[in-house]
Amino acid sequence: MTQGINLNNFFSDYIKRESIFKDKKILQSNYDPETIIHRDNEIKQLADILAPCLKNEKPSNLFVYGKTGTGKTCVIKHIITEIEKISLQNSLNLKFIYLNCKLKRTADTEYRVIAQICRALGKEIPITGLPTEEVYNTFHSILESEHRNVILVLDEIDELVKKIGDDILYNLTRINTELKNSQLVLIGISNNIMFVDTLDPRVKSSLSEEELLFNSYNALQLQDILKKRALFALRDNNIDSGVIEKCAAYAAREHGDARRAIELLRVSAELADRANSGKILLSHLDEAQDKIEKERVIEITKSQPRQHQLVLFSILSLCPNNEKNIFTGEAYELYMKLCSKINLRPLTQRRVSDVISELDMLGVVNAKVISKGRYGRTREINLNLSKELLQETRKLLESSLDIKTSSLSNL
DNA sequence: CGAGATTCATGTGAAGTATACCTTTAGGCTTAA
DNA sequence: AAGCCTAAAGGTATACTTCACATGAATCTCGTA
Repeated sequence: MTQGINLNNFFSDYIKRESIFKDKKILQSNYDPETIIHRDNEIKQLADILAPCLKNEKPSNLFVYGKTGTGKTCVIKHIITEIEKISLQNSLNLKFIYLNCKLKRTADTEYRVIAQICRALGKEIPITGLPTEEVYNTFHSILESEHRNVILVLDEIDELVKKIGDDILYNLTRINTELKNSQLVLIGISNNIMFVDTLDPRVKSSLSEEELLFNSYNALQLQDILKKRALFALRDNNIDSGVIEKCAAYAAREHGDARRAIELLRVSAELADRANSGKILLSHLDEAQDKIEKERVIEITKSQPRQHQLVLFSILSLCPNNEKNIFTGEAYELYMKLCSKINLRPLTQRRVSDVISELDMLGVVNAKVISKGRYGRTREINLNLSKELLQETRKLLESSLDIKTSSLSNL
């Protein structure tokens, strides 16, 4: 037992060591800052629009759009909490419900969205089996019996409508006209600016009684945001010069995504902390870039169902060095072989085609439909992952699917 | 040589099926009066 | 007779399959200069 580290020493050192963080949660993505900068206009407008609910009047439905990380969700959640505080003080029966419609198997169908709403109101709804109509009725009766005013925030609403159509929005707006004792206010959030125009005119007019656009942050604004957060989250003087600036620049390049900028800073800090460097250096920032991307892909990969994992594994195996494009047919062929190897009932090519486009939407692969002229039409699939990450993901899938690499060579 | 027809590989929409889950209902059993 | 349990019947949402048709540019075909 002469080898190995001395855990006792390690832990006592660890405790003695001063962390870079003062209050880490301020840099975490679910943190709701007390004051939001560079969004005064939006906050003011939103407050104006929503304020009537404090007098028991119905605020207008609202449609909010802007790119990811422009503070839409953040501002809305912020205002929500403020209003909730006041409504509590004045014992108004006001309830906010926030749903992200992009969440797979949670809020991505009409049934699931309404079911989630009911659950948020304290009523358990089974995952399947009930008629959707029935769930609407439950929702309706909860509202009527409790005299509640509900403000429903549907985030990434464009994804939902793209998938299942705008009936759900029509139904939701219609519910309001049938309510006697309660009100339902809809707030739709979308990353896609053109989204409203694709809606049925009836839905459009009632959903976007008010509209609010969030512009992207520029690099300077991002810097302000980062500095402010860093001030509360980190100990003094432990950020190397230029780090904040570069961090903001990276994020500004990605259409001014503040969430990304903050995440970048947090992960950099974590890395610096772990390396016991005492200061966040530019090198940590670069490292953090990779780490974030890596974790994103790994996280998505892990959470996929088996079938999706195997499809992804096939794709990864076909271009191990990330140098060539592959086509649906090739991927499917390998997928079929792998299915029989690991004893999994294969899906049809029709389905796999959809699976591939789902993987594309998740951003793990790029799949573009192209025509190869005489040689047909197909999806051109490629990966924009680093070699290293690609290998890592492949290994992960290999063990999770229990595929023996040795058995692959003779395919 | 060039316009229009053909071709290929698979995208894509619609309708059907399997599965897992739900409520309702009817029958059978128990129990208390 | 009332109450309770159970199992069958009848219904739904979702993931997937089956079927059939749509796509669109490279290639082929054939009339024409």
